[in-house]
Amino acid sequence: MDHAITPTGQHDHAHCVSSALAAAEARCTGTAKLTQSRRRVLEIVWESHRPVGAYDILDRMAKDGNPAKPPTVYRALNFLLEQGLVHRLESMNAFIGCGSTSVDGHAAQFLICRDCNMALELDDPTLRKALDQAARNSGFRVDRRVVELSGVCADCQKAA
Amino acid sequence: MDHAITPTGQHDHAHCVSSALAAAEARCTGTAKLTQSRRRVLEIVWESHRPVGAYDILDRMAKDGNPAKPPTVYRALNFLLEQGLVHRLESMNAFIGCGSTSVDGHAAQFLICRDCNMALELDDPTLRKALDQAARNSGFRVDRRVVELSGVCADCQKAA
DNA sequence: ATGACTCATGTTATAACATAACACAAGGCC
DNA sequence: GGCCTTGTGTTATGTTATAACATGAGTCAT
Ligand SMILES: [Zn+2]
Ligand SMILES: [Zn+2]
Ligand SMILES: [Zn+2]
Ligand SMILES: [Zn+2]
Repeated sequence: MDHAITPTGQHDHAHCVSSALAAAEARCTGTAKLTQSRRRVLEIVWESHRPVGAYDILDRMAKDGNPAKPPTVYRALNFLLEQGLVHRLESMNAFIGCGSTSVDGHAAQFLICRDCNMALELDDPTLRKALDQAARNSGFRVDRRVVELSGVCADCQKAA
Repeated sequence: MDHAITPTGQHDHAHCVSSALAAAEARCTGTAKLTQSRRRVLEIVWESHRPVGAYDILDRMAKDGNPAKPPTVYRALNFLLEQGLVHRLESMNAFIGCGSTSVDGHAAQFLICRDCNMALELDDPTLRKALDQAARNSGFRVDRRVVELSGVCADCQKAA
């Protein structure tokens, strides 16, 4: 039994969370430690497949009895970004857990549903090649790719 | 004599500005008027091929004797965005004049140089198709595309 | 075990980016 | 004139993110 392609609707989300946390533990064995507060932020990010704002995380922490200040959350998020455990969605000023299984350097294109607010991470090498080729045609060397497509997901199209 | 492919280095930038302004005049003939303040903001955006922040525009207006408040600038920018005369670069919270000659619905992929800060607008239909196809493979219908590739432009690579 | 060092955290304040809400003015139109 | 739409001015506030400095917890060599 496999994971669904889209993380909307019915799926074993506890599995998403536990595997994400396990991957984080595995990755943070060296000097970069997954501390309490970093783990807490990562858990909150993984509470859904919807991008979550830094101040949403702050609110969440206040509610569950661990109030924090902005720098605490931004530090944790920056750490998680560096480790490749979360992504930042530039078009929303929000963060989402990295759903890629590849160790690093994945492409991270996002499909963002304007109805249900879900964000699906793609890791499409063809797309990445096409982007890099387009840049190369203009002589650009690409370091960082922001690809965020907004629209309506399959589930929401059916619902409408 | 044609326009250079990259708007870096030596080129007739006065031409860029005048054609952009002329295109804006042409587009804003109906109920949507290119008023004084909108035109001023558009001129400031077009002062370079570098993305410019809303508060940079405010500073610029203060310096040249037409001080303004944030809503004034954001209103003008939103108007210009609606008319397709400028684009917003989500990854930088900044704005840039639209360099596309096509009337509307262009793809607007951006190559952003981290060294010289220039942003080059592409309008690559192949890329757009690849993006839409990737989305369609996941059942997504795409309304809006944010494609911003950061790296080093050809000129800056040569300089290094 | 002490001092020096590094890494993480706490805390205060502020910077940077963006909009809500309301008042008013100019122009078209009946 | 009275009405409507569009644009502008102004005040205040909301939202997102970081600077700067102090404190604490662990490691390690002397
Ligand atoms: Zn899940
Ligand atoms: Zn949806
Ligand atoms: Zn130019
Ligand atoms: Zn450059």
